[in-house]
Amino acid sequence: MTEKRRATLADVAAAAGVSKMTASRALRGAADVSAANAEKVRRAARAVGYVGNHAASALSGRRAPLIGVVAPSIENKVFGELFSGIAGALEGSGLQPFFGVTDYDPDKEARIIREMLSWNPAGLILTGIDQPEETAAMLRAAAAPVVQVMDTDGDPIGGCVGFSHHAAGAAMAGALVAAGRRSFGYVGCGLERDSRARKRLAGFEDALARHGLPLRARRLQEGDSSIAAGRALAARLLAERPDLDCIYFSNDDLATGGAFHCIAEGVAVGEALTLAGFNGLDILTDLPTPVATTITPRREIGAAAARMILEREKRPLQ
Amino acid sequence: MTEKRRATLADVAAAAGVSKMTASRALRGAADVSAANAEKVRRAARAVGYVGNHAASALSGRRAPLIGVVAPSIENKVFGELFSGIAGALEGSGLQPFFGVTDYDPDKEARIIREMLSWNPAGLILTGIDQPEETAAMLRAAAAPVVQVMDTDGDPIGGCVGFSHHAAGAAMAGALVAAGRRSFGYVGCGLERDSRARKRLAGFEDALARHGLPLRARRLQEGDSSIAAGRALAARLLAERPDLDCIYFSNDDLATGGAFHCIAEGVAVGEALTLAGFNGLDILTDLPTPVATTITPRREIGAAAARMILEREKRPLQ
DNA sequence: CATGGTATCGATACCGGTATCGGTACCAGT
DNA sequence: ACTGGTACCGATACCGGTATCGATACCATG
Repeated sequence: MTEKRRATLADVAAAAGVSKMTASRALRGAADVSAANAEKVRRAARAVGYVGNHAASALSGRRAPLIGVVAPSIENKVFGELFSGIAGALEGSGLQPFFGVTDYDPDKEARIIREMLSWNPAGLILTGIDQPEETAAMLRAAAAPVVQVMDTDGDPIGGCVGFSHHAAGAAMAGALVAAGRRSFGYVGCGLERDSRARKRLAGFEDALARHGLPLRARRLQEGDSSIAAGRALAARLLAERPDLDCIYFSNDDLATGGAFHCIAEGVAVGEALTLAGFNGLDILTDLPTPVATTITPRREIGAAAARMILEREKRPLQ
Repeated sequence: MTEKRRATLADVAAAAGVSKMTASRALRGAADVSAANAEKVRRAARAVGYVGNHAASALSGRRAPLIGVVAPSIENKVFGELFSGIAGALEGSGLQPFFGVTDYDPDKEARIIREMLSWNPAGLILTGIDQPEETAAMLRAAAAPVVQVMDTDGDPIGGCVGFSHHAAGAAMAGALVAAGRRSFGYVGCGLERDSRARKRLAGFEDALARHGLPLRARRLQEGDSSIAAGRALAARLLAERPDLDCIYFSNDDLATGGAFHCIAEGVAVGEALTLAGFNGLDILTDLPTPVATTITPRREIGAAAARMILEREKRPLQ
């Protein structure tokens, strides 16, 4: 095991016959390097298989070429698409997004944010706007620009890209009432942890109230949303309240489960019963049963958030 | 904007009245620090709001507390669950997983791996075993331990956790034949990029051949798998070959699309026609129609891979 | 009392880059 | 010939930690 040492910038510089500084400048494409030397350095770097050391440049340059992305779950397609949007916008910028998962746990979120900050990232993108005050304070004290995404119902710390979940819930209620629905039920999972789902429900109920309509029944469950949970909860809700003509689910996963229940039981969806979810997942389009939903532009939100950070990055770093 | 400088270890040490080294040792929980001093340092760290600087410790300590995870997609639940398994096993170890997405592009994969290596990570977990030789060489030269996951049909670079896709395809074919199916079709997406799907198909065809059965028809499409694609391809395949009594899909997303097609068209699945996918996604369990699948233990694979790296980490470092 | 061992601590030298600033060379203008 | 400006380059000093090794204090032993 002759454990070769990795080539460093000094090796590249030596091979190219210039100083470390010139090599550093050449590889970063900075000005103040003659074309001839730049070429020599690039050739030397390739020859010795130079890889670079981000730890060193982050330490020296005070800023790591990283953007931290914090989301509650990685198994939810919504956040995968958010991340894709971010990664796409960052492509070619030299900035690398990295993902942290909180499982909807505020303490874990705080730990992850602290962990991310200790890399001196170029920026942080957080899901949601309801971080506890202690976390918010840590973020305000941080040098990195912060962008909160997916929710605008609150006071942002720095940048903010998203939409109002309260308004989304209200809009769905309005649309369903306009479509003639009158007897509403609700199915939700993990509301105790998911403040955005709570906001949608609040908006939904507020809008119903404005029409003088109550939410007749609800079935809640702790833990993650899933198709299985949606199917089971919808089954119980309908068994209990066969008079419902509409169920609002806290998201499309649950709504899909509801649709599966109706297909299996032969309930005519769209006529006697309307199902509504949230997110606009692809799966709904191809479901053999119609399900209403609110399409959320998560890819675009991610891209916009990434661009906000890039914008700050470009500025002369005062 | 009085831009407070972040507290450093020196500040903590000064506040605690000890040297930087003692502070460093105390915060890392190393031995060789008296209980009294350790407590003083911890108190001081909290008092000044010390956060730590991973860039510095990675540079100094030669190893960043990171494990890079490379997967082809972040929107696919399979890889989300793989990542969750890794993150779970790493919990409390001080090592942080970070995710890189290749979009099934070998060049992008190479770029991402290079990017990750330039952080001096404690380890790398790669999806698949078929990296091009140049990438493999880079990995063999790297100091970080490498674990390849999800596929064992090939020569691993370092550790390897997974299963044989060829065998999985063959096993599914065997089971379907045993269940009385005789007239097989296939639906797949993105095979040109997805070597594991190709291996499953090869295994499937090999096993059919051993039973003297052909694959009667196939419908392939470039690009990502999706429910929509599965539904459309299944529809076309069945229109073309109504005699099929079984369709093997390259994964469960496509198979779900196939199931939706059958539900919408009133095709009796399980009797005249059997559908089979791959992965064992939750959605199949709740589908109102039976779909065969191969359950892959992605969470466990991720956890095992993470443990392999932790194992190496624990060893007195050379 | 000399000796050895253990526990605890700190000075120093890095790790591998980058910011800064002061040269040097060369050319144009006067 | 002298001055000023521009283009390019490199020596040096860090960034904020950690490895290493020697120093110190203190106790038990012979």
